[in-house]
Amino acid sequence: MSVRVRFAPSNTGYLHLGGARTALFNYLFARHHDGDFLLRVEDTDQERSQEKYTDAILDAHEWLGMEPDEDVVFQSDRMDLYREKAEDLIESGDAYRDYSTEEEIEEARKEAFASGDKTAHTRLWRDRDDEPEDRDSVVRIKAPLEGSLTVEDHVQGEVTVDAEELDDFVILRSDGTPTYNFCVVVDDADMDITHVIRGKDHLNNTFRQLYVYDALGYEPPEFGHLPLISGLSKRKGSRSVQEYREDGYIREGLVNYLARLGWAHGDQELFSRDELVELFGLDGVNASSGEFDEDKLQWFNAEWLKKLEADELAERWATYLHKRDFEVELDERLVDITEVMRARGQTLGEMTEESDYFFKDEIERNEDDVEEWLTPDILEMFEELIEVLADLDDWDRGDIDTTIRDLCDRHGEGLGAIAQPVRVATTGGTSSPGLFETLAMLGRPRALNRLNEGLEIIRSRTE
RNA sequence: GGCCCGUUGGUCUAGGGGUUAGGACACCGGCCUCUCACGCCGGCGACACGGGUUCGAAUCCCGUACGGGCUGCCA
Repeated sequence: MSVRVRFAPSNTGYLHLGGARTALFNYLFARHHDGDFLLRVEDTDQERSQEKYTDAILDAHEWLGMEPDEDVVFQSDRMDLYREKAEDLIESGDAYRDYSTEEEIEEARKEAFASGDKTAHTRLWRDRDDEPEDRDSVVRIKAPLEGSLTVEDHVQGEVTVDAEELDDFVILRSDGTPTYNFCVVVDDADMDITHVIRGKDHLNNTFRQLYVYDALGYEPPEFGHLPLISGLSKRKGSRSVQEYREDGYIREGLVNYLARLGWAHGDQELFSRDELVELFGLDGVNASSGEFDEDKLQWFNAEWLKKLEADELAERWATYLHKRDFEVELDERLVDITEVMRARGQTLGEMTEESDYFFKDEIERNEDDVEEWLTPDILEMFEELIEVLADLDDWDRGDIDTTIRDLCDRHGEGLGAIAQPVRVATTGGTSSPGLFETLAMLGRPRALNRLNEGLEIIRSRTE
């Protein structure tokens, strides 16, 4: 039987990094085994489910390149199926109606905890067959009373729980809607899921689900419970995939980071999508939880900025710049700028912030830098510089290079004498790519214009 | 409270009876240099603790501590 896995988020929030990693591991597992990756939206919580979250989850999958192989399944479309299955269980005696009131259960819970029987309060109606007409009822499943259940987890190893820990949990609420632990089983079985790969927070639920499989007569799938990511719930980590995209992370960086958080293949850090598909396996997944570290995410992203084809990266950066309201053309100049800026920022966002002077008509110059570098003593060199640059036949890097170096030679100075003043004049600050390429990429009109502005500043300080 | 799971530098991790405990991020120092980056070189820094088992334990077993999860008519 070929591998079929699914990622099953609830649409009660955006897709955050933890969910994205679970989805990724499922996706990689499917691709590695040449199987299917499915997406199921768990939208049975009518209070909190929202369509905008569904859209965002789908959008995130598309952006990350993890599109499902079949139509997305919505649990809300399948209510009849769950009810039908629940009826079957009542019929077969594996489930029963419970007419207890909340108060009765609460009281029994206290007694149960006190007496050491931890689940007795869930079995109040297990052996009764009266059917009071004036009370609502839920449907509970009959949990095994003795023995134990064991799951052979592909990540966590063998885990066993005694029957006394197992409760007769609710499978149908009093309003007739099914609960999570029931839907999951019905859906996974109905969708022919072979491997359930999900967060470790569901490890204990697995035992409950095991007896649902049994009652329904289904063969349980294989399980792999991924360690949780800590440090995510704070301000930073609960951010959505989209927010990282807006910061300028690229999918290769995010995917690589996520893959390495909880999974390893020896000492290797950088993995392409194809390598991940080829090498990924549950045996490489760590059992212990990890912590989100934005510094490392940035490093991965920076590595991938440097690895992508310049044309490809320029195209993505152009899209990003447009979203940030920069008017840029996707032309050779942008490719050139991309080529030099890709090593100067760890995200598209940083690349943008470090290079905005290439895209703006007007720049603001840092006052301290002006004070320090646009000084009267370089007036003469500066004037001459503008003259010789203006006389250039071709505005290209090589010619700008020789022209400026000649000028420095003639004045018996090193490049250092003029580099920073020119930078401040043309970019507004003291850090930029190489001087000559910066001038070249700025374009003659902008460069000369800003140099003249710089000259004015110097002149105003000579008086 | 009960049950389940986890614990290698600040962080991600390799290693699973005998290793100078390896790599990566971050950090620090140096080199490169027209600035800032990139790159390169070097450095700091870890087997949670206590008992066993063994000639020998980071590695196997037990306990403790700490962290996390579950214990809902949330998912």
